Amino acid sequence: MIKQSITVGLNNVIGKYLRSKDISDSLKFSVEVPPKEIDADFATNAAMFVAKKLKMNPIIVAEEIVNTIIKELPEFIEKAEVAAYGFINLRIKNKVLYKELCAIITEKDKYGSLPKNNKEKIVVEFVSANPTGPLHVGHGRGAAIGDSLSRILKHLGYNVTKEYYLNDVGNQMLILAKSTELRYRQLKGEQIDFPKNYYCGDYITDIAKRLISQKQNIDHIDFKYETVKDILKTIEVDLKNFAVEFDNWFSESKIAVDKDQDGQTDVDKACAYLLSKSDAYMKDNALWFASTKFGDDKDRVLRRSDGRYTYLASDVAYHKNKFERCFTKLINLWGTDHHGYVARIRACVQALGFNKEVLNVILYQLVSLVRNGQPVAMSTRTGEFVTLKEVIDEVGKDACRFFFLLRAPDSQFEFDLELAKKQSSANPVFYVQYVNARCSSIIRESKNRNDIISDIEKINFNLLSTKEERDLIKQLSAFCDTLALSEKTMGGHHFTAYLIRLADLYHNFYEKCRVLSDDANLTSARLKLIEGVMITVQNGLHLLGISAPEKM
RNA sequence: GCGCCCAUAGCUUAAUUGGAUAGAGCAUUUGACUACGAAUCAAAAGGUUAGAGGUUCAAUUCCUCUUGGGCGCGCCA
Repeated sequence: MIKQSITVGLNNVIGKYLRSKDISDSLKFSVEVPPKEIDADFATNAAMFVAKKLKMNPIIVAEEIVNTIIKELPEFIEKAEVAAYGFINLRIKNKVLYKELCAIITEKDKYGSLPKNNKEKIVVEFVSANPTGPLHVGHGRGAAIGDSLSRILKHLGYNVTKEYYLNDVGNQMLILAKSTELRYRQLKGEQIDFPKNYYCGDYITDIAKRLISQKQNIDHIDFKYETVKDILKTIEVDLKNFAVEFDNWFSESKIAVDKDQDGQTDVDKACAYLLSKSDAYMKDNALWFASTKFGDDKDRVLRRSDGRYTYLASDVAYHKNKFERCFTKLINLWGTDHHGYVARIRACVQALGFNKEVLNVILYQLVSLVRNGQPVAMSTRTGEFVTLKEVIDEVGKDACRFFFLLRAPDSQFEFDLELAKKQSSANPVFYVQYVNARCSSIIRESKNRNDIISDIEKINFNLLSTKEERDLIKQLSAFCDTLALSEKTMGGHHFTAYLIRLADLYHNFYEKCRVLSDDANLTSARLKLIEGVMITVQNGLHLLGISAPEKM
């Protein structure tokens, strides 16, 4: 919270300064952490912006502002000085840092969280893999990104619903059901020529085996129901083992199959609605969505001339349903192979009467797998793919999630399975978890002493004055900045970088500053710092869905 | 052909959304365990940020072009 407080303070100072020059606008300057070679806690580029506005030399402006800062913000600023190009470097008072550390210790897992904000009701839709087979690693990336983003937004006080959209309608489902049926017949001894475009993974045969052991008469088996049920169970278990749990599984059949008392599905009604406001029209015997009215490059078919709906029609109804459930912000996570779909869904949102900014689509690059340098083909149909479960079993849930969240969603990267296994012992996740383990160990050790002060009011925080200790507390406070950045950029990967940096500073502190010493006052103060570190590491790992073990 | 995304150290990548000398990890080399966990720390080496222009006090970041890669362009899902 320190950076936010300083930004607010500086805004006042700059505003006042500008008014003294007869300028009433506000400026968008930044406050940031300077490069590590520079001995300052924060830096601002405010003078450069002001100089531009006033057509003055930035150095001169900076000098004038510096004087005001020292005068106006005595409770925060220890030192302010002009640096190269007109940067202003700030050193904050230790008291500010100690206060922040106390806030962390007092608020614990609530640190950085904001009160429930009921103005924004957010639905995050992710994974949404078709129930035609187990999840593969690519789905895992979407799962990790979507889940962590949801956790972050929840921490920021939003009302968040995690939703899985289940495409359980359509041609693929028929092929899937038929695949199980053919395996079933094969197992019963029939000679079957299994079609190439059918699902031929082992899991289909497993389902068929189960059905054989349970049922007698083939005429009584609902192959689609049984197959989807089994596959969904598998998906749910895999996700749970990946620390991902959905608030809602939204079935497409609910809007595309289920009918109301007038015999209408939600898809029927959504299309009728678009038609009624002339955002849809008939042409060549088909129903078209006039998506070009909303920025799409061509209109799209909703209902084919043979009367069957397209996938898009379901999606229109689905998004209409989201709005009917009063969501005010929609976040959709799609693989980049769906990017062509963004324009039409954005059009759909607008046709339904909403601002296009309401829809946030996060595209992530699919994980391309390599094994020993050779690309691994990933096709659910041929059964030749690496499942999420396999990867979790190989490298572990924590390492796997950390790995997926290490990079920005739109970065495309190759994942060599052999390499991942080799690196697993040196995976950065252990580096971060080790912080918690080391801290726990010190806390355990400290229990053997009886001269430790536990009352936070009686701690002499002024003893925490080394560079390592200041840097560490500053990084703890940057937890809030990372939250803000994650919200702004809609990404969870900033927290992996944050935690690695925090671990870096902690291990550094550990080398330089012995915690348990003969000096009871210093020991007590440092134990409080350790407590703050543990809370923050645990909070951060929790946002990433990663465990924080006390022993490793 | 049209559109979207990407290109940073040998490899995988970051850069607080336009800031100061472009940061990490892996791999390589060197040093540190008779005090809280060596899954650690300290140090070396590694870069024309694909290339060329442009905008700016300031460009990895924004604009244009070129090259190389990924993906998408159906009355498929």
